[in-house]
Amino acid sequence: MIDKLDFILALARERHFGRAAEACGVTQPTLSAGVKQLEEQMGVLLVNRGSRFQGFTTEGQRVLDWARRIVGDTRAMREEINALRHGLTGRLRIAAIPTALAMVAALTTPYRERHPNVTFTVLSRTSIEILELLENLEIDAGITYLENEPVGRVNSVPLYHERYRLLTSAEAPLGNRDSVTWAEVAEVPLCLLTPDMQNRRIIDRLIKSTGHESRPTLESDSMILLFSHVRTGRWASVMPAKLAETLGLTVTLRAIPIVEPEAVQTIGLVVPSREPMMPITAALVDVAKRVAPQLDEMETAPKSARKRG
Amino acid sequence: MIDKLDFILALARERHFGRAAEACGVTQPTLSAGVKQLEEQMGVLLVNRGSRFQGFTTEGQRVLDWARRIVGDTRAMREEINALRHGLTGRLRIAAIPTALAMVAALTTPYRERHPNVTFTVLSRTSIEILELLENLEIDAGITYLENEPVGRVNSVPLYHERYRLLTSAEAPLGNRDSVTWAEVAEVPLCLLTPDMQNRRIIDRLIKSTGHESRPTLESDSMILLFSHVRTGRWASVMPAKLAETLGLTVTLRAIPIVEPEAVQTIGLVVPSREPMMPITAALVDVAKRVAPQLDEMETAPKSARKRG
DNA sequence: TGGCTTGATAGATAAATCCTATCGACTTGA
DNA sequence: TCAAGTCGATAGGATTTATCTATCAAGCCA
Repeated sequence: MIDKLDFILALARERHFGRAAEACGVTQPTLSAGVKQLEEQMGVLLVNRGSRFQGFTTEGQRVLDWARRIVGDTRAMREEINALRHGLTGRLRIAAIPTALAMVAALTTPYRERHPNVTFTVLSRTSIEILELLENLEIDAGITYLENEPVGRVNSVPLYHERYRLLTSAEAPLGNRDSVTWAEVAEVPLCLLTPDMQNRRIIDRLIKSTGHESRPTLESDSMILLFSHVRTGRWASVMPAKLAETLGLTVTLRAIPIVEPEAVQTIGLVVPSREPMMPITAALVDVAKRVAPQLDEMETAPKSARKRG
Repeated sequence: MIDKLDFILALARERHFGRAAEACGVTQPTLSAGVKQLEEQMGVLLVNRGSRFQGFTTEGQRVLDWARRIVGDTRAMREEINALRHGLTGRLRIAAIPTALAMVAALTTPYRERHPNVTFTVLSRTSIEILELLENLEIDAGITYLENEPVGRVNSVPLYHERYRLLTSAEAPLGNRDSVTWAEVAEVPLCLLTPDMQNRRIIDRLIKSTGHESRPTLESDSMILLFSHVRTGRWASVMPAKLAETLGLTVTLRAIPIVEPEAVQTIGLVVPSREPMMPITAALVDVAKRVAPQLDEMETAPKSARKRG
């Protein structure tokens, strides 16, 4: 029964009988039979098919919702019982937006200290994909924007605030400034993330709010690629302060605060809003709550250091 | 898998392999094998047995909690899909405390008007039993006291307020009064419910609060039996106003308000706090919210009638 | 039309479920 | 202390279920 519900979940994310079967570790006829059996038990057609997968019926959608919950709870139960015996084990699956990837280590490191038998999978995904993965139980937690985009049935823990910096060579135009405006940033040739990333959409919105238009010279879905270009001294980019610090600044490479407006986004941990949580997830929420104050302090530290010095 | 979890649920309420098996419609060896298989999957012993059932292990308790949820959700899913196709059908299982039995009709009647294909099972149970039945998914809803006794993981809808009356013959001592005190009631030979009923415990507490002691002449777990005794004119009882009205008063049989203190208990509908509810249960909550104002109005009606007259 | 993709179907085989019958440990009462 | 009864585990066998490989039919695209 629960296996069959798992079939439905796989079918929902693969939208293809063959691939869904593969994902479940069974052959396509087995999955077909499972779905059909579920349909017989329910007395309703769940999947619209006309020689290929054509989505779920109304009833199928409802069954899908229930299946997510039931399958999720079943996994959580197994997890919990296992944790009672052997402490936390297994694999914690996290997805984070690219601009937050650098601070995932701030969570995984203390987590691993407490629970050395847990292994990690960390994926780089867009904020929208993260929510989809959470829905489909393909990840245990996400790290993404807590504002600006609707979040579904998830609980969230704020982690830190993302503030924007112009990352550029000291020799380049604006390179000698203590702060620049978004209007000024708009005039510079930039390397930015692709528009499917929320970070890019936020930057575009900020630039547009000054009456300018965002026309980046180079787009990529990889922060590493953007940074390596900026490193050459010939390119500039806009990235969160925390990320710029992590990647490392040099004498010639500067991260200049961008003002007018001084935009702030809250980044946080999101987990499925299931009660109770899987122990492996609950432990991550614990860690997140513990390190969150330090994360935001790190950001203000340079200022206070300057005051003291 | 879900069948196995159902075995665990049955075992929890029957505390006996054989009876649990019977309740599940399988033989005892089948149930034993199912439990054992679950234990192998979990890698933990769930049930303590030493030639007989000796309760659950710590892990078993946790599995039990999860099983309640998972099995409940599975049923809710079936219910919901079925309701989408054929409207509400099936059997709505309700348990009520004896003093509230008379007003169950105020719920079932409008319910049946809206959903004619739903059939009912109504049980008379103590308030404690009602909560147990709810926990074990053996009933869909309960009608019981909302105060005084801890309620578990349930949602509740207040229905009406229970006020106490001395039910006695007009010729008997106190029979000619417009109101009596609990101290006076304590002196009269009473027919009361047995002490396992919360109604009785509340009455005992009220009597004790006046410094007297509760020593009923006759105890029973049946309101009908109590009432039939009072009907003879030789006995008296204490019962909720609403129940006395339903059972019917005559010229010689009076229901006299009891004061000092004028005790009020809230009676309400309790349903499992699961989100979303089973459609059959959700419909009952709807009805309850709709009729609740009328129920309490019925009670105050005599007063306002007197004022007008 | 011919090749390709996709899901359904057929038939064989492996696996599981579930039953009856029985055993052995414990409890109880004479 | 022993006989009878209770309770859950176990054994063995019949039946059902699950799953695989192979193949088919319908739709799609060129």
